[in-house]
Amino acid sequence: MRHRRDDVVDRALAVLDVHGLPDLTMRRLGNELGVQPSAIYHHFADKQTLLAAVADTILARGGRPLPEGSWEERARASCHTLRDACLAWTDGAEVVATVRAFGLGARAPYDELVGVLTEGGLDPELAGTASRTLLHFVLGHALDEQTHRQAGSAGAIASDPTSTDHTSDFETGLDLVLAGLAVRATR
Amino acid sequence: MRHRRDDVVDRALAVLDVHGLPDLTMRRLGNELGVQPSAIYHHFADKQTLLAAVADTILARGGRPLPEGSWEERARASCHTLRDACLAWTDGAEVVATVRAFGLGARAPYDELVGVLTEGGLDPELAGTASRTLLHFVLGHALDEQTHRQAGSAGAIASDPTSTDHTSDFETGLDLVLAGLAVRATR
DNA sequence: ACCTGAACACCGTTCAAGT
DNA sequence: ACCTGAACACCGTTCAAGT
Repeated sequence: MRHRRDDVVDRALAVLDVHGLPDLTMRRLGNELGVQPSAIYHHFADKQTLLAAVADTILARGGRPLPEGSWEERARASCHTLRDACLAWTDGAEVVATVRAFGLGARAPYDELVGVLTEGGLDPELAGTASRTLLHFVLGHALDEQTHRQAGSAGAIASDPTSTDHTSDFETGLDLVLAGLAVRATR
Repeated sequence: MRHRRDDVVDRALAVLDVHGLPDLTMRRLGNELGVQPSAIYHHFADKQTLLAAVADTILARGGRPLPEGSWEERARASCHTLRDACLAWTDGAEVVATVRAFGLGARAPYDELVGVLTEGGLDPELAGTASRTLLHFVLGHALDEQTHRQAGSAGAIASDPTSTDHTSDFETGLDLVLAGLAVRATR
């Protein structure tokens, strides 16, 4: 079987979603493709580069057009889109956060936020700082949520009833940051 | 040579600081201790547990007493202490973030922040959400900063002059979140 | 209590060679 | 252009046995 770069990414996403990031190894992926692990290196320089492509695909597939409205509404929508994209895949937040930590790819959400905020009339430097702050919040929150979920499914406790509602908690935290930004923006 | 649990953590910190997290392997650590890798499993159940102890030590060593003052000043100091503790060690932010993602340990900064905010008269639920939001920001920012640093030292570019001043960027972002929290707190 | 020695079941990556 | 086969240099972890 011969494959293209996109076939490899598609299969990597399938392995990720079904078995999680720890099982997404080059050997396993080769197996699923019916190919030697070394064959993957024809399409990607290394595993980091492959993971960057996986993260970018997660973000692209989960992309939604920005709504009309104020920069606050648009920034809020952008953050929701990012969160939903991460949560739509097993270990999705970890993949995106890891790729960002590598310094490769996963830059689309940042660029979108900076665009929204500068178009909203914010000072470019503040827009950058605010975008990174929002990003840290969204990814950190999604990472926490996915960790908490898998801890629940691995442990004996089935769906902890005392757990916070993650979605409303996300909303509250997002409001916090956006409220602070509104104070700085209108100054 | 016979060792105690603390000896192992101390040596792990030394390996981390000199060679970084990727080189902090059980086999390498055993070597540095003059012991078989399997001997470490007498002191720690697995590598995750060891890393949790490393993270807790990083946080404990970097600990500073909270200043007197308003909850805003105290929360700001708490965040600065956390950031400094992470940045004081090679890959320190990554270790703390990883341990938090495991769901083990590294809980002291969260507990301290919740304490500061509830003592400041904030609603406990809001205090929890706000503490997590601050934590996501601080750790995400420190992670970015360490990534950026090592990318600079690995690449050919020596100390990129166009790079933002990380400390003032941190200050701006922290102000953003705290300003939002002040709005919600006095409501 | 702390450690050895050996094994088990894996990793990512390289590279000459094939079609 | 895409892949094989084999190797290299590693991992974390277990476990019977030693002192």
